[in-house]
Amino acid sequence: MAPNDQPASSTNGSTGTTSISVEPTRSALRRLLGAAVEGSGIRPPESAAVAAPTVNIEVTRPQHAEHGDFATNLALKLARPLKRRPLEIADTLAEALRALPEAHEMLTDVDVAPPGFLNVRLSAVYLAQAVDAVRAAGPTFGRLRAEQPGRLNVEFVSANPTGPLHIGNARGAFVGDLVCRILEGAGHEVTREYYFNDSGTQVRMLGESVRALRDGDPPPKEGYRGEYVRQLADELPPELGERASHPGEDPALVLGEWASQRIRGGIEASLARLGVRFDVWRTETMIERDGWIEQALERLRSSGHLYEAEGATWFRSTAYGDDKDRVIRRSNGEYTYFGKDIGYLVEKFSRGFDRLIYLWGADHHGTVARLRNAAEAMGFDKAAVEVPLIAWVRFVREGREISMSKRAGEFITLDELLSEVGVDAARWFFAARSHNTGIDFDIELAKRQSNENPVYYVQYAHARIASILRKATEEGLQPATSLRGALADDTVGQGLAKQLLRLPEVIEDAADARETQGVTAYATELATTFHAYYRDRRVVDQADPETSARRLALVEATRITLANTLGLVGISAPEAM
RNA sequence: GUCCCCGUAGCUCAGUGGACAGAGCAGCGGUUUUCUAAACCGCCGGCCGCAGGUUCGAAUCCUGCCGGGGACGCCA
Repeated sequence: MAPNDQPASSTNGSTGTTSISVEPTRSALRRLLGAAVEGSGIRPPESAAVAAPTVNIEVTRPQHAEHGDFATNLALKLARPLKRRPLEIADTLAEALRALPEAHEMLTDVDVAPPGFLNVRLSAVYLAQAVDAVRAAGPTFGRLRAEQPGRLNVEFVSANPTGPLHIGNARGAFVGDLVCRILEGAGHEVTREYYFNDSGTQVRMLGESVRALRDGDPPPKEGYRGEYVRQLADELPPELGERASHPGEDPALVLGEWASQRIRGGIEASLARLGVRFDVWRTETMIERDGWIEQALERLRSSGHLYEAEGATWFRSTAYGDDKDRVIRRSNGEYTYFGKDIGYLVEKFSRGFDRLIYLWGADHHGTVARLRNAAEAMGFDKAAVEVPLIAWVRFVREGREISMSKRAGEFITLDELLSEVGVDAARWFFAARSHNTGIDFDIELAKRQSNENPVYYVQYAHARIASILRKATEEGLQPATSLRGALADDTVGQGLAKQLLRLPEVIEDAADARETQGVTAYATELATTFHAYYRDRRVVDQADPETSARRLALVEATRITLANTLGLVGISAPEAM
């Protein structure tokens, strides 16, 4: 699964794991439409507005079956620049499209519909070939070769090591993992990164809290409480306690560093339990120790965005529309959080990423513009710094909001949530919702509804297919090696085949939007389509082994597609339920 | 006060420039001697917060208002 470090060779020699044998249908149509525009001669030679029609061609799946399998609004878009009636353009395009041999094979219908849509329908021959290709691709079906593959750095969770992960961190962890999976599926090379804020007042406060508990002192006013602090105090090795009380040592810091190391181990274990993996762990201390903040300061200084005042070092953020300038190094010599952020940003870019994605909580939105502006001031491409914000989750139990405070020790840990709700259901819950809208998570409701949860609906479809395939083997039936023309008279089978072919499109759209809910919506629709197929077509049928073999092939392709879709959101695809 | 996000079916949420607005759950009614009924079929349910505007076309873009949440430190 490791991303391929080799640059793609110019020939078709893909190296092993990632290969696609078929061009995604929508991409093929875009290409054909581009050719049709060329072939029709409707494009005015001097018009810059439509100079690159291949870029602007939108191909969509219409909502209504009578509008075909795919539609394009190309004629409507061209009407204005060409100063011609949309229907006229659509007619010309349709004719040019029909004239292309490849389109002739792929499409049965090319229709024009008012006010100027072009609707096309896929041929049974094309669909049968495509299903064969799905089976040939197996686990790699759906994976794309990105148009512009990037080396992407995705930083997420990054919760402070001052307490275990709690349910407030759940959304960021899942969404981050999901976005990474989808970006990988779209052909990008993704580095998953966690940033530990392991220095400063919070860690010291943690150490002080542990020390107080150990010594039976009252905990500091702003200190951390909770069971885990008690546990840390109990587990404190005596020799460490001695070292902490040595003259010249800062006991709060010594104990705090030890405690945060312990907590960090727990965080990593929790994440592993979620199925969330990280490639790189960075800490604030590393960024500061290795001089990255100085490099950031130097970059700002040389571009004239830095100045000293009142004993502090400032970033002239007002040059970018901020309402006031921001401190990078405080008058006491310590760096601000912002200072560390920009040092870290320089460090990340130094590793050769061409895009940095930060998944931050919505409460950080005030600092987004500042970070991106600083990137620009330091000579980086501001557009390469993306910060999708993860909105709040209100956790509710039987209608009452659960209030949480790490310091007060009142929270539900992530591990507790998972033992109540289950990792697949929790993943689905977050995957199915837009990350930038606030949501309610009613734990009781989630438990109670778990049997009706759509995730089980989709998993059930997969298990059902697995059962069918087992049954077929028992009865000595094998999937056909190729579907060939087998779908010609089978509209139900065609419908299922069309559904399978959506996966690459779904991945492409999800990756572009850095969103995941399209994937779960697709998974549900695919499962629904399969269940309908199951109702209408008998698959295992010894009376007609030939038909049975073809249907088994289609169903096997469906199983592959379902499994790949679930894998994209990190959810298991069970063989039996 | 300034800025950001959100407002879609009873509930939880998709859809963010296309052709009659969707799903799950909840509610009502039906389907099994046949490959998994964790399934399938039907019904009920919406001035897409409100008002203007842009567009051939707006839930989607712009402006204003109303309602909810959040952010505005030499905190992290």
